[in-house]
Amino acid sequence: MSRKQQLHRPGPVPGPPGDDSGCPILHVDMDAFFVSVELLERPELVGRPVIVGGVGARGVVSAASYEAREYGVHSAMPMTRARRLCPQAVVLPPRHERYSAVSAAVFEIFRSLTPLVEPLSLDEAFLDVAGARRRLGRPAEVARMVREQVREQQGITCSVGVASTKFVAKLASTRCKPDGLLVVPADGIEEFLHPLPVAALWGVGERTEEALTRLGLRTVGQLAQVSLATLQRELGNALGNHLHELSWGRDPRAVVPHTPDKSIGAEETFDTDIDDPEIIRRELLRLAERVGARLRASGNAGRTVSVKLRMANFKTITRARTLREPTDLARVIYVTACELYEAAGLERVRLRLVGVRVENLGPSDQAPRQLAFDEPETGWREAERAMDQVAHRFGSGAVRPAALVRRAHGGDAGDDRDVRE
DNA sequence: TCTGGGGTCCTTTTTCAT
DNA sequence: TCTGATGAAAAAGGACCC
Repeated sequence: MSRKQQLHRPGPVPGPPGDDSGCPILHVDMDAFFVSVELLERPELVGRPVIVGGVGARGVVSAASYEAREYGVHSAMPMTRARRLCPQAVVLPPRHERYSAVSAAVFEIFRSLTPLVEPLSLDEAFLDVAGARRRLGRPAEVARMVREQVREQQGITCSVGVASTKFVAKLASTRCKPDGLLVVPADGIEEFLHPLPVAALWGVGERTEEALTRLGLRTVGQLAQVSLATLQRELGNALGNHLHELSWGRDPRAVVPHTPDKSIGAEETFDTDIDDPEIIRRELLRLAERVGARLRASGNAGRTVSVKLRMANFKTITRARTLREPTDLARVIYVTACELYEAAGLERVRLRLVGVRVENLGPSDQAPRQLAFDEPETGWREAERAMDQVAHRFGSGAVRPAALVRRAHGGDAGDDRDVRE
């Protein structure tokens, strides 16, 4: 799934599984996850180049089968380029609900083996199996069970890295893809790590790799020999320290099952650039509705509303405002977003993307709610809760603000029922 | 060649209170 | 009241991850 897997994929690493004592951390990574799920329902496509990704004018690749990767296709690549590289590929639009369902089932398997499961995404997780020793066996044995159960119960393959730290476990799963299992013994970390390219390190993307190349550093081993002070001077304190630690295999982070959300947002790229402020505002309303509904569904409210505006030339600005009290109301988010958009002075500028995000989240039942004397806010909270109920019973889209309903002469029949406002 | 959408974290700059 | 220092919080931008 990740771009990085393209960087160094040597195929399955043969040989003995290695000594797993002191290696309680598993990193499990589904192989070409979205594609694998699609193939469950379309077995006739097995063995062919398949790409899951946006089919719109500006789509990108979300996942590519290993057959498609042979042609150089990888995730995050613009779809236009992917099609040029591999014209015979079958391209499927993403169906996130399907992937979420399979993901949930896979995570059930994980949690049946250990309560210490930390999701990284739909298709990846860390498992701490130190406590499962007596019940299930050694880490490598648990890893074997994970792979077997995922294959038998869900019909897809995954790769598992086993190591003493999260970071090394993750690298290990990447190195044994697809359908592999790799143990990196605690005393074999440096031997494993140091020959790898610096881009293999977590936190080294395109920019940092360039910076490291300028310093003449191409492998993790070379980076490890550079003093901490030098790295910090060149890369900044946090990143310098982070890479220095990783290059020696040091990564003290524990596996934590639940980390609270810090922000919730939604954004959309237009098929063609838009400079009509009316259309922009309508889009801000749609995004605010989505964010508000997700906030309420998750029981969160946030104090800071931000908008993101990407211009035709890809230059992107963000503008944020912190409110007096947290909100989970689309109405408040929308009004704030519009004010930020107008204050940015970008009306009449061609935009390719707009986004809305709410940050500084906390549980909404602990959010102070000022019952102001003057504010006629009364009604919006109840109205939006009512919308949540309807959406829950009849599906999202059953109710929506009038501004989002297409006018009868241009719209689909049946699109304009149950309108609020 | 033309770059999605969901996020997190870090750094730098700006603003505001003391 | 003005000025400056200082420090925290907020805002903005950007790199990175899947």
